[in-house]
Amino acid sequence: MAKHTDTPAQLQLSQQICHSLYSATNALVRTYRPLLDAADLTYPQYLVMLALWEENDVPIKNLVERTRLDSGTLTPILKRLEDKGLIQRVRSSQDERQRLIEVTEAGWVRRDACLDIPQQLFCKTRLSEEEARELKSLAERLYRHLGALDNDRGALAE
Amino acid sequence: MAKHTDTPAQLQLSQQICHSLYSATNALVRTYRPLLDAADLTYPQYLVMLALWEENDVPIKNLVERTRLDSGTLTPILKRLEDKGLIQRVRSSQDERQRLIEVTEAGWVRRDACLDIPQQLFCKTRLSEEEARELKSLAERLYRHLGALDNDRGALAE
DNA sequence: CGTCAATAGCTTGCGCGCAAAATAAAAGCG
DNA sequence: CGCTTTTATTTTGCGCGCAAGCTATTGACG
Repeated sequence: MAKHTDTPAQLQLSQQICHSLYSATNALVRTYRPLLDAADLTYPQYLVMLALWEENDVPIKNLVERTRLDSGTLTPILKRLEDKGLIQRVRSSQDERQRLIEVTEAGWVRRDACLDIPQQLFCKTRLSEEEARELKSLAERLYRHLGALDNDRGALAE
Repeated sequence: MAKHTDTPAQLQLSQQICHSLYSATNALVRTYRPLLDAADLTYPQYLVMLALWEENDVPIKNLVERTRLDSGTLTPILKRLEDKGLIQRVRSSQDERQRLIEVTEAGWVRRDACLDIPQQLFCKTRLSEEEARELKSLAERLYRHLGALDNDRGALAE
């Protein structure tokens, strides 16, 4: 099957911002892997632990907001973290629907094993502080514009 | 379990570049979904088709390079695309190990259904041309620095 | 040529990411 | 106070993403 016509400019792979972002993010997670192996965490599990080390004893809904992972993704992650003994999921007595997630003693200890990871990763990116700031800022803007998880119709405000 | 000490600065979720990138990329793929539904493609399938619409009749190794997906990921994607009748996987006669991927007639027709997708998506990002260029450029740099798929030890060549 | 190592691709196993449907408890309401 | 509606979480199903291991050729070398 021969090429029918030249590729329209807008369909060129090299023009796709999303392809750059997609492959860079995948590469970033691959780069985290060997660093996180020492702490026996996957990248999403690490994200959840980061959130919990900052604020503990919160319902899952709170973690959905802060980690930006949806609840269907979080539930199995939290189960695995519980299996590893790093957290506990306790039913709230005020609201029986909620499950409060608390970090166990082992979970706090695990934090120490992660202290150097951010710096190590940053070195591997070989970005300047300036570039990193700019990249983070643009990614944040993009995330806000596209809307969070359950955003059925993009907020038209503004 | 109470918080033991304040969160060390480097472990704050809000400081993680990767979290911004990770959630922005996920949001981007979510945003593609309704647009791609019309073409009956997932985002990775779309990436593969973009590559093939540009250059056809290539071995899988070529697609690994251009799509930046690894062969273990590509094999099942290519099977699904073949099931949909968009491509064919033919064994090369020169080298029996290789499989050449060619776009079928239906595959070329499907391209027309995708012509407007890049523009539609770009609108949803609400980024300026300038911001988009900058974001893509930084993501490309990051990807290059982190190294491609089988990069066991980061190329030390400066 | 036979052997051994490199190469192309496939398979397996596991952990997401997420839409959609299910479950269960709380809230609102007539 | 029963009843419908929301809200919090879990389950199900499917498609990646990728490390690791496997298979079948090809290429290299003595």
